[in-house]
Amino acid sequence: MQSRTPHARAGRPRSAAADAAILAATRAALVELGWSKLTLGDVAGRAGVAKTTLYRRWAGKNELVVDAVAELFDELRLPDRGSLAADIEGVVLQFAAILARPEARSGLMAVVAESTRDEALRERIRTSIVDRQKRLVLQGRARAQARGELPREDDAETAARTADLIFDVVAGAVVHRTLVSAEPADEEWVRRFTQVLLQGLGAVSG
Amino acid sequence: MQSRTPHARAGRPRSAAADAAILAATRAALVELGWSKLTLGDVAGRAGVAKTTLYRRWAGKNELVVDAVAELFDELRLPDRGSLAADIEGVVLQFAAILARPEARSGLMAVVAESTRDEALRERIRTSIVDRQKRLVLQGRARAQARGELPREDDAETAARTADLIFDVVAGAVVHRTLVSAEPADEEWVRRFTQVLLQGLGAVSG
Amino acid sequence: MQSRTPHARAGRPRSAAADAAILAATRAALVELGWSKLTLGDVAGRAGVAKTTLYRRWAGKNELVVDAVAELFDELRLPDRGSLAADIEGVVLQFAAILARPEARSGLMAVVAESTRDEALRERIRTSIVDRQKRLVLQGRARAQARGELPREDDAETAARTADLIFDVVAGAVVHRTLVSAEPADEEWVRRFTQVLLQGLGAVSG
Amino acid sequence: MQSRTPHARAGRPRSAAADAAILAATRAALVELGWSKLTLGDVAGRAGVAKTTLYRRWAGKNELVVDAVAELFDELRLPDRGSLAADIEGVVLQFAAILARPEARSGLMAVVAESTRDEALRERIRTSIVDRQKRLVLQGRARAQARGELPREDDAETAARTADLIFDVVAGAVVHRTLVSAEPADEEWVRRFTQVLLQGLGAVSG
DNA sequence: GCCTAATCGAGACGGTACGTCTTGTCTTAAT
DNA sequence: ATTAAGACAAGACGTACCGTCTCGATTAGGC
Repeated sequence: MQSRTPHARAGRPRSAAADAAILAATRAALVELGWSKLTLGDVAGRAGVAKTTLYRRWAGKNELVVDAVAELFDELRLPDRGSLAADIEGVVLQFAAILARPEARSGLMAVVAESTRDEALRERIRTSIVDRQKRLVLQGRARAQARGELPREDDAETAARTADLIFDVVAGAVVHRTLVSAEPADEEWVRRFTQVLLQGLGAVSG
Repeated sequence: MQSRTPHARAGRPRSAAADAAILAATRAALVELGWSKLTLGDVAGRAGVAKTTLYRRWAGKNELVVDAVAELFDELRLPDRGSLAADIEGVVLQFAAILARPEARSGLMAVVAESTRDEALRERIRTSIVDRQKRLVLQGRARAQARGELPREDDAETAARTADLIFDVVAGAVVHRTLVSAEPADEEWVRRFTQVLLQGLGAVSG
Repeated sequence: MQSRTPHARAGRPRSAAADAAILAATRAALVELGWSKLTLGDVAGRAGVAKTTLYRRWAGKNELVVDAVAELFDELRLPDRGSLAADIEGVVLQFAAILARPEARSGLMAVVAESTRDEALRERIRTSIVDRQKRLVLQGRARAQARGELPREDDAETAARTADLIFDVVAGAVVHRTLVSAEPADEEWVRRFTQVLLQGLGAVSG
Repeated sequence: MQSRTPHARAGRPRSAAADAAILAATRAALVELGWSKLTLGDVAGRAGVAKTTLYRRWAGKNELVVDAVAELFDELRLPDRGSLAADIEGVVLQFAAILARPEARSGLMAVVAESTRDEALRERIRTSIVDRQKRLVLQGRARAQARGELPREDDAETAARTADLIFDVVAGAVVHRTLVSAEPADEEWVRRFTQVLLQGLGAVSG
């Protein structure tokens, strides 16, 4: 029996360290320069890497920034604070904290803007960021159901659509507050947002 | 007595037609090329205008696109459909329809991304787009209060903060659904979103 | 009666100073770096000019160097030293002196090498360098005929072919001596070469 | 018994076939691409050899091309046509035929151009090409002397200098005619050139 | 009916980044 | 030790756009 791996690709293997250095350099450049003044030549320089090495791995600025930003969101965790409201407030505050960081602020919206004309980029954002963080909604719901705060669904498809809706409402509200309205999503705001989310509009207007 | 123009500057006056032509050309270029491939030279060419003329009126690409996109949202109207839920559904569908147009999709998020590092641009977006459309929330609440669907507020400041919150939730959810999740905000989705907004999360999960 | 020139091309006119600065910078770069390490970016930098300005006027490195080198040969003059042999020696020594300069040495042969695969470049070399210096052969012959050292031709076409032949022999020998054999074309060599040219091979072998 | 390799170096021996394949590939690339667009990566690919192998044997493009071109001139032979004039015409026509081949045209002048700034390369050209072909001049003179067409020299040093001069005149004239003037060195031209060389300028002008 | 002055179109200008290409070195596994 | 394969750092390529500038040619109002 021959070697298991087809034939272990010939030639010098790609440096694993380079990938990490490039993504870190990308975030550093986003902090210092912002999206529009970030250049791939500059990123390569910061990472101590040639431009070719960078282009061998990523198709362009968009793809690179998606990957660099996606890592930021992986640190989100759903805390167990004893109630659905408290859990939501906890995770929303974490999300707001990430969106307060300059490397996330300009990078995230810029790639979303580009993705409106680039199907592959849209898919990459969905895979690397959106779908990956939907786990928080699912975990939160499951925990609330275990506590008896929310009923269990009968229909799996409806359940999935509802999770998507909740994700759009939560993520959209925080992003809009932070980047468009350009106001901080502080504890007070998060408390009021969570109240609307759980009890509806009437609850805060009264 | 109002201000009179200081002394009606001498020399050839600026062409009024040029402004409209430039904004229209900008939207056309956004449709064809998207934000990142749109160049001011190209816009000038489409508008039949010299680059100098364009730079005399706008500081750069960002400012130009903000003005070009802002006009799109001025056509939003709050319909009177007899109930708060129906009114919300109506205006959200209009908003979703605008966000389905390519000149709005890439232009809007791009200038928001740029605004994270440019205070003046952020202010321009707030003035030209955000604050201008908050009227819809205020109108909707007033009408709902007149109908007795919502209570009247005692505290003006709390009322203002609530209006901001509602605006962030509504606009944020639609933008996220449309541009990030990249799914259509169709009637079914709008109906379910409105239900959550008015009655809270429990209403759709049951 | 309207203006004579069709309409005096619109727009900012090209800077005349830039042309001279670029050609001078090209020669300076040839001296310092030689042909193969000369870069257009470097030339632009030396000339205090943007790369675009350079590319607007010349198609590439080849064309630029042809023009820069061609100017060097325009300083050649046929001296009147009283005899054909002395006149030839005089002009050949001038030619050798130019070929001793580093900006001519590497530039000239390099563009000739490139011209073997580029018809337009070949034509440019012929026009700017070769044909322009053939005047020296014609002047020299005319003067020798006036002195009675050479007979007058009957046939104009034969006369032209002979001038071409002489030019190839003289220029070729000096270039080969200087660049290929890489020995100096000093007074001694020039004297012996002129002897062969005028009297034939037997004259020096004896 | 000839020299034996000192101690038959350990490890895998160098492939002898590779050298020939590389030189042939170099000439093929010169024909197709010319000097300036010839790359070592391309040559390696054509020869079915890794770039490493190529760099282990030659220092760079210049050295490789010198060797590839040098082989072309080794096929030159001095024909015995019965008279000095006929012998010269014969060998000059052979030389012209080689210079008509594209691999020689661009390769030869390019390495000469490079050699103006590279002493080692100049020496390599002298050794591999120039000195090697001077044998033709020496043979031709010896044969002419045997025939009584040329006198025998008394001074060996003068004889050597004259041989160099003749070589520069012959090679220089043919190269200049072929590459700079870009006209064919055909039989008619060679006949007239030989006449000048043997009898001097007066012979053709009359 | 001039005069004056800001506007207009055109396009050249100095810069800067692009994404690709080549160079010469290096790191693998295989021979 | 040499090989094929291919990744690597470095840096030039020729193009595109930016925002500014310099032109000559309009085009109004004020005189």
